[in-house]
Amino acid sequence: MGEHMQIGEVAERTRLSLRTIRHYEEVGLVPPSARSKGGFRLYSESDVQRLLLIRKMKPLGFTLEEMADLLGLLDHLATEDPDDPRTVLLDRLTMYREAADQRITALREQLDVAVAFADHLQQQLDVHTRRARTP
Amino acid sequence: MGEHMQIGEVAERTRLSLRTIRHYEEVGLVPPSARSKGGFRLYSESDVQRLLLIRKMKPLGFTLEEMADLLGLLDHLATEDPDDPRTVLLDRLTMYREAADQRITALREQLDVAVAFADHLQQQLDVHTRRARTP
DNA sequence: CTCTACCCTGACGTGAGAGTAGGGTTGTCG
DNA sequence: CGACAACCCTACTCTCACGTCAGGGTAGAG
Repeated sequence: MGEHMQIGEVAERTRLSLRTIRHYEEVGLVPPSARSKGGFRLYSESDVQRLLLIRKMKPLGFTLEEMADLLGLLDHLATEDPDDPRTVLLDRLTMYREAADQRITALREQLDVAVAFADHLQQQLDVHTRRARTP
Repeated sequence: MGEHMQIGEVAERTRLSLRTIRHYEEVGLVPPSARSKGGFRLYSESDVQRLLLIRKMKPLGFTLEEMADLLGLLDHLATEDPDDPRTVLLDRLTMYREAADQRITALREQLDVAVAFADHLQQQLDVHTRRARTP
């Protein structure tokens, strides 16, 4: 529980850059759960988990603000038991899921286009290297 | 051959924004092949093709500068017949192809991660909607 | 000539960081 | 205790690929 590590170790473990981690604090996405007397950022294990979760979200193309919102949503759902505002939360969560689906479709298209283009490049290479080797 | 269209039509046909097309000129990626007396950009059919090709490259994550370079390379290969500097060109082309492959691998990973995350969201939704409906 | 639809430049804003400068902190060793 | 390396801090400017005004000019039909 007193397992606080400083930014360098967090960077290693999450493979995020120091700058990125600091940036996430700047925008309120992942504030370090403590600071040393001297001002060093100190992160807990769950901070690291949060950062790793964010890394997983990144391909979905959400903004940092949206990720903060979504993380808050998930925390809220996990924590709170009274079922009053739950439907609202679930509606919002549903929106994120739909956005994610759309993004996945877009990613698939991008991948196809990318593969097609790479093939095109390879064809150019084939054509021109053959010409050079078998005149 | 006198088939010059202005920026709006180009935007429609390529589905790029006016701003983007202008930006591509700003950085020297696709300068319009002519201007009207009054200063309107006039694009030819092959300009449009170039823009469409650029759109295909976009998922590969090259910078505009790299795309300009690559396009130049392809033009050069298609046009020039003397085979002196060709090996150099082909080497560079090979580098781009390798970069493309790497990027494709990255895209596939991103896609997997994205799908996994979307599933995670869906699970959250399932869990919490079930609780709400079947107490 | 006027009207509308379209276009222009120029300048500033944005998101998500990268990079740099200049300086402070921690913890270990002698 | 002092010295030292390794690590960290803030604050700032820079990047890329555009978006977003603001203010004004152009093309061509009627």
